[in-house]
Amino acid sequence: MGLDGRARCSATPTRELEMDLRKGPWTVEEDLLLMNYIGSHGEGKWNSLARCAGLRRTGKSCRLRWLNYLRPDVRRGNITPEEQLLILELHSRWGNRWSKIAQRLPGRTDNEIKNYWRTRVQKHARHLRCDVNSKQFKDVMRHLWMPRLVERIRAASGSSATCVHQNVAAPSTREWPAEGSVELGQAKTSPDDSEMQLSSASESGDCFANSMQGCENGSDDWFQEADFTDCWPQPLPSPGVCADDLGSLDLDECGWEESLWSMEDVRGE
DNA sequence: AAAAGGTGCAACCGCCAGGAT
DNA sequence: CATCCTGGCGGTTGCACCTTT
Repeated sequence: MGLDGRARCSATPTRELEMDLRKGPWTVEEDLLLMNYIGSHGEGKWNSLARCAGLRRTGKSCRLRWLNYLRPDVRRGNITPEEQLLILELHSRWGNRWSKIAQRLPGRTDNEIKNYWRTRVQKHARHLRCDVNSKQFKDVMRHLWMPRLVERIRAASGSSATCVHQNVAAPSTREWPAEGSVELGQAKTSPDDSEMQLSSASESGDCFANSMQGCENGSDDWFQEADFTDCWPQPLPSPGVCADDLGSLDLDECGWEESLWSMEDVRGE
């Protein structure tokens, strides 16, 4: 494939290299070249990096390959229930701000989260025959999917999920989960972020966000330290029992729960 | 066993913002 | 001030793999 290492490390791309840029899947040799070069020279200046490393790739392509795949701290494999919950929550607040969401999930890339959303979440929406941005689907997420995720996480962590139910005699005015700002792992606060956290947690009385904000240790144990026991507006609905706002969705017919879990974190774990 | 269809993910594309010249 | 370059982002596509028929 022509990676002969003779590519010159010049300030500007040669015509020869410009006309011979590779596309498509990366080879092992290319990966090694990129990793070795970044290992000794660091990342950044992607266009010149590509040339200096002897890669017949665009700087963009190198950057993407590094960030999404080769970076040592990139976390691969199934999205955990904790991460799913966080993605759902953050997306409800920020929409398709994938990179921003990814900042809250250490090791996960924006590309991965975006793919997760498109392949899993949108698929559930299709099964429910509604738009992923519709109120109906958002209600399903809040009243069914996310509580179930919490329940599963609780169960998996060894603490009884029933403790959640024991605290559900909450005022009916309480919404779950409101638009909280949550973080997983290292917090990367920007001015707008911190403002968002404070306002969302304190003004809206969002117990979810409050619970999350108590966890600042940057570890993946955030969930076990968070206290969600006061977060539930009502007993978790059973499949087929619609929460108030779920409208006309026929959840039984859709097999929503089967749909939710059939493709989730059970794969390959 | 083979074909068809579905799914998930890596990679590319176009656009935009910010800095350098 | 205008232009160019680079990096970053979200949307989209292509394809390998898996499942179903």
